[in-house]
Amino acid sequence: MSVQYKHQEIEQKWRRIWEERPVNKEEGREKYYCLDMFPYPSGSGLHVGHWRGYVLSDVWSRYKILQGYHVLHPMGWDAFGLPAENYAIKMGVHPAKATAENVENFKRQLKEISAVYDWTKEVNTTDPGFYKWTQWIFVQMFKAGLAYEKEMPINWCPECKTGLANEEVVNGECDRCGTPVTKKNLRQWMLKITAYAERLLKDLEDLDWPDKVKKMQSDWIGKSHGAEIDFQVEGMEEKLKVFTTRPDTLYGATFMVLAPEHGAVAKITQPPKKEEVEHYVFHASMKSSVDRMQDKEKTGVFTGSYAVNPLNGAKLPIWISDYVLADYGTGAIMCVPAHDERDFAFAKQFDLPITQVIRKEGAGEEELLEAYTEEGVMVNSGPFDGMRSTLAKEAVADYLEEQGIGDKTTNYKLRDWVFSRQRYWGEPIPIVHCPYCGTVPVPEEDLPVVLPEVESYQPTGTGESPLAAIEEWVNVPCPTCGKPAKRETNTMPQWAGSSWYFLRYVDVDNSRELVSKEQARKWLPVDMYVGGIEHAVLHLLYSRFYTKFLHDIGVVEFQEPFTRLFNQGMICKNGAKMSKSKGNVVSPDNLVQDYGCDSLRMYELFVGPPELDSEWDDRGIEGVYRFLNRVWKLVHENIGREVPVTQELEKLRNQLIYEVTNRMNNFNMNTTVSAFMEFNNKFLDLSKNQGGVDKETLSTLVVLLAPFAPHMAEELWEALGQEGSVFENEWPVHDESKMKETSVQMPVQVNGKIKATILVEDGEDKESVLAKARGAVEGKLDGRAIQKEVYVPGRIISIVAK
RNA sequence: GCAGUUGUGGCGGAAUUGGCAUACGCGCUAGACUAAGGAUCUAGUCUGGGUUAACUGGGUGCGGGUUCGAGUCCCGCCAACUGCACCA
Repeated sequence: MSVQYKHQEIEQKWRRIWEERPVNKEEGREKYYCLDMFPYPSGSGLHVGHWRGYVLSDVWSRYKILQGYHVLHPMGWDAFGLPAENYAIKMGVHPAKATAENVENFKRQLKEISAVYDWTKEVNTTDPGFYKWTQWIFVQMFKAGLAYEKEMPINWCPECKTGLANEEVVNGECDRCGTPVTKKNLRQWMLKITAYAERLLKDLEDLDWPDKVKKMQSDWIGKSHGAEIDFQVEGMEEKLKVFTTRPDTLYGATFMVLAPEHGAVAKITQPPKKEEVEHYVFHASMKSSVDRMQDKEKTGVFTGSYAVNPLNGAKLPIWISDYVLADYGTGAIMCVPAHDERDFAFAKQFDLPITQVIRKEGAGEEELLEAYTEEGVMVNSGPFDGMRSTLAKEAVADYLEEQGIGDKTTNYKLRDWVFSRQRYWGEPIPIVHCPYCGTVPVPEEDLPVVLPEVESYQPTGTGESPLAAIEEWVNVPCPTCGKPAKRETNTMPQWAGSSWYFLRYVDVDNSRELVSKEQARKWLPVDMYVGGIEHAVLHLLYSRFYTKFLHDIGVVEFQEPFTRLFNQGMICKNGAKMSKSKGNVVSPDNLVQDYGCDSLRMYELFVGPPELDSEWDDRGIEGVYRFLNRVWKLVHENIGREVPVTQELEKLRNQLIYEVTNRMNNFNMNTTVSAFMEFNNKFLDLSKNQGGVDKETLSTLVVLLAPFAPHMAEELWEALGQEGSVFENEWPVHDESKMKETSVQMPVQVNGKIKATILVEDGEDKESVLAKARGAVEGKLDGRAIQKEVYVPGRIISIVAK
């Protein structure tokens, strides 16, 4: 009993042994693919916040191994991206070199976690052998018509000097650096993710993902039903098409508004209004999206033209305003101020008429002080008067279709993906521009297009990437006709590699295919994906899009990449997310040294519910460290002791199995740790005050503990005289019949207050229990008569007395 | 503004989904062991009254309700966090 728990020695010992004899064995078992969101290997290294997700997924992986699965638990590097490039600009070090150093450092730190990562399957997005396939996918998309070039005003970050996808703009600011985003007219490569909008939306239903993430994605895709309606411009050939979700309000339209960028603006503007309109359009184009959002007051200008309401012939003045978005719907709207808040504000601002066409049932006519957006009864709507507005929505749309003035349609908020970046450290887009053949994809056998050496990594800011300056790289013969042509010099966004990396893990060395059918069938899709919520729309939406595309061209056989998703909460310190910039990071290094990897692993789980943010407190780790010491003590003081297996021990052992398994299956890792502590306290009590704890119970405890504290579990397994690795066991199964308590203390309530506790034997009948209960509270009834008795077996007896 | 999440001791957090509120741990208090303790062990620790007791009241952000019984369900608020933000 004098053997000390020396965590450093033990952990080194088992790490060495595992390297020679991995605990994860195939043996024809069923597969389980448990994946971490792979990190960007930054220079600053890991803190205890990073540990959390990695510990969660590792505990889960080891749990699955013990449950009999062959587990794939890989790790890799999302290594393209701005920090390495910015570092290169500052220090003149090639990003590849800095990245390699960071990867090495990260890997060393990651090994401290002692996860069951299979390092033979490591991937790195910046490795040409990897990005060959990132480029290959792009070529396939180009061939399928899903990658296309377009000159358009896109989100531009003046700080990063690059274009951004819609998803990368948060509150009008660059997701990466926080600089307000401006618009810039640029030739862009776009990916037609909108072609997958409906499938991306619909397939969310069957995913075992947090509702929050599903909702964020479906809101981002933003499907809405409505109708497109044609409005004739008075005195012109021109017709204006609008999209509305509220065809039921058509009779209430009193004006129209076009986005400043709408194609028909110049044509329909009347000569006297020309200067004013041009002025407005010019200023609207200068506004950044932040300014545009901050404008509370509506602005706008009248074009001088009128449109005709197709249902009642009313003359509707046509205005221009930047509250109408050019790239949603048709860029033009019919305005019903009575029933739309924004139109109402605009009508008040410019003193335009307001016609109510829906009224609350039973209400009379009265002036509207704000837009009435609820449902109600139709008025002032010709043949539709008296109809419920909810029905009129459909009825009016049907009528428009019959008359040939409109069509029922669907719109999505999702926009195509701006895929070009004007930076150096990314995958070159594998395209050649030929003056004769046009846009030609690089032939597959010539992939990868390797990122060339460059003198300056500095972004040019002109919309050209630094690659454009390398003449000998840019100038190539056209792959089709052989005449002089030029390479595309834009690179891909960081999301390109991460959109499909999880497929590559299963077949990392394959030089002929992205992934072989055989390996894909064996391992994919991912069964459990663990990572932060920050990728709810970006990475997770892009990955789903890529997977669906790869499914469509026959590379994989499934449509969704991640069957189950778990978002771990953040680790906070002093109320803020742990980050280097806030200066509140806690390094795992000292903690591992002082308390050991096992203690830190368990504390990462114990700190709080895994899906919620938790506040870090260094002192808390003492608790799990003491616990592990007590487990150590418990096992050692019972080794060699002849302990008879009592009913009590059997009961506790089975209860422990049940509690741990149940909590694990619900992903309640924090309370699983509590359960271990509780039972260990009970075992210690038995060990000290009664005969001890038997070997089977101790062995069971050790097996259950193995996913959490693997080093200690192995060491104790060995100390107990057991054969092989603790991970060669099967996860224990509880025996319900042995878990039962022979008797339980049950509370007795009188009028809702606990007045006594009685001891009830297992299987005791209701009458006997109630008689006991009556006896126990007899003196506390104060002469009141019992009106009602409620008996909930195993829980409570409730007596009502008056 | 809209949507979602959260609100329980000094602190992190439990509560089998309607059944003994505060498990487990941190911290704190007292004691034991000790030359010493930032180690370990023992006892205590929501709060008011009560003799340090028995006992007895209150108590899960606030106000109502349903129920024998509510941290949990319903209605109405408040606060914090997250996401979206003129998507017609």
